Amino acid sequence: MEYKPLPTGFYEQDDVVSVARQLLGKFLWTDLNGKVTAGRIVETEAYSYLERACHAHLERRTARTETLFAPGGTAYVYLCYGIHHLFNVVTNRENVAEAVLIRAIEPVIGVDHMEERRKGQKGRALTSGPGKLSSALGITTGLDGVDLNGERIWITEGDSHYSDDVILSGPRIGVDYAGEDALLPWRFAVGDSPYLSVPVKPVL
DNA sequence: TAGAGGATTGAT
DNA sequence: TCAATCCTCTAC
Repeated sequence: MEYKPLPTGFYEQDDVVSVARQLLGKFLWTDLNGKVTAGRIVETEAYSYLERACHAHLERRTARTETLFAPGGTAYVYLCYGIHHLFNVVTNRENVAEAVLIRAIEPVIGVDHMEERRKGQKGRALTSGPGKLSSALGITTGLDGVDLNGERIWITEGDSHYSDDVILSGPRIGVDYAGEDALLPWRFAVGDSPYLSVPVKPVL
C-alpha cells in the first residue's frame, strides 16, 4: 500500500465526475488529537457549479461556498441540518467550483477510535453515510479549507482495484430540489460493499 | 432582522 | 414517520 498523499495533480483534473469515480477504493486518513484513523472510500458524489445541486451553482460566492473556489486538493466541510458535518474534496483549478462528496467508507485503521467517536456504534453503522463517516474520523468544520496534502487529513492510494462491473452509478441522494439536475448519474459506489449509505438504484 | 430550509441521522 | 438543531441565505 502507498502511504504518500495523492499528488495535487490528481485533484486538479478538470472532470469532477471522473475524479469521483477514481476516488473509490482510495484511503481517507485523519490524524487528529493523536488519533490516526483511515477508511476505504466506497461511495462518492460529484458536484459542479454547472448544475443546480451544487452550493456554488452559477458561481454563487458566499462565506460558506468560498472554499469550493479553492484549488483542487482542499477540504470543504460544512454543517448540514445543523447537526452533521459533511466532507468534500475540492477538485479542478482555483476559482472553478467543483467537489466530490465522500458518502461512505469502510473502516480500516483506528476502528476503536471510530467506535468511541460514534458512541459505541459498531459494524456498518460506523461509517455508512456522509455524516457518520465524518463523525467517525473526527472531521468537523474546523477542517474546512484545509490542504489535503497536510498532516491532519489526506488521501492515499488504496489496496483494491475495482473493475467497471463492480462500480455502480446512479442519481445523487437528497438533491430533489435540483430539478432535472437531480437525475444526473453522478453518484458512484462499490456495488458489493456493505457500507453504502443507501443501495444504488439500478439504471433502467 | 426575521424566517425558511437543508448534499442527515437515529429513535419511534 | 418525524424530531433534532443551527447555520446560511433570502426577502423585507
